[in-house]
Amino acid sequence: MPRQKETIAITTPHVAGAEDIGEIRNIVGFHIRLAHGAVYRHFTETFAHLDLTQKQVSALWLVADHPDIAQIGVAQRMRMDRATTMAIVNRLEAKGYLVRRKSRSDGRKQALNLTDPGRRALAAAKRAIQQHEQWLKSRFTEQEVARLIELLARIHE
Amino acid sequence: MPRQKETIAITTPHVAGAEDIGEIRNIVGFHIRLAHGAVYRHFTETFAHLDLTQKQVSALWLVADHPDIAQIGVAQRMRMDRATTMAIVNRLEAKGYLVRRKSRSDGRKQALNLTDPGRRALAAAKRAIQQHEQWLKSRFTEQEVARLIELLARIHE
DNA sequence: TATTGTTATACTCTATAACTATA
DNA sequence: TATAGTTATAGAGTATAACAATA
Repeated sequence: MPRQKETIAITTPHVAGAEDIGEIRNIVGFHIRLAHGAVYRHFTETFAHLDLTQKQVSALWLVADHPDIAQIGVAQRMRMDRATTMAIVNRLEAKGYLVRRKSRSDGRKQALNLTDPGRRALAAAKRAIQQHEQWLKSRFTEQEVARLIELLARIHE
Repeated sequence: MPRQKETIAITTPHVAGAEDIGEIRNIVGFHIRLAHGAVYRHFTETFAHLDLTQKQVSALWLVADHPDIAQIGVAQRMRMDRATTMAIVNRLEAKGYLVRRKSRSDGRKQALNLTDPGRRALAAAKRAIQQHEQWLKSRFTEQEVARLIELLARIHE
């Protein structure tokens, strides 16, 4: 795990091993990981016939909703860094689903836009997502769905 | 202005619902991915001083709670396949945190157990998780935490 | 035959660092 | 100086396929 940068002092105010934080089932993060994994797997199955990943669909969708968006704009909305965004946009460009061109207003930026194949791919993806969301939402009432989204948004916003 | 985000008419599999599924912000899966990403990043920061990932900590914890557990047992509890589990157990074994030995009851299985360094690493990890969970829970009441866990569990169970 | 572990392989995501061009 | 894009590099997770040993 190549990371760095953390300034939290690890001087624990209590004796090491003196307490137990309980079972792993009570850890919120554990459930988020499991839920994400379940969603990821079902998404992958639903999208087996299409050649798109979750991230690629999200990026495609964002470009469709925001013509001429820059990569940095996609990155911010998807909470990714520039390099990760680059890799995803590269794959979408290689598939012929979007095009880059220099922004006229800011020479540093690339304006992203969908191609016609990209629009068709997104339309197909949205139909698959509809199925996928139905599988996901089938275990909740509408109120519960709204509640879940609201709670999750508090984590990532 | 080349396009709008709503005018894509496609042959939909059903009759009445031939409409756009709306904005990406209304997709539950999108919020789960974003929330998971935020949790993942904070976890990674909190664990920068330790040499452990989310998955590695979960596996370590499960082995601690279930001595002599087989890899397939870890796989099932973490919803992973055998090959993925193998990779994670390999990394933990390489760190010297757990040992494999043949199961006496079933020769096909490997019995997994923590080493003393593994137990110390898990104790340190649990302290870090306590910090991490506090960051995560800080935006919720206790009731909301319980509600969130209950909703998430319905997805992965 | 089925299960468990194992190895090999490949792709995606994530992140950091360093570089270029532009603001 | 700061921002946006780019390239290179690396580690981790995910998945499939094939194989050996065991049940």
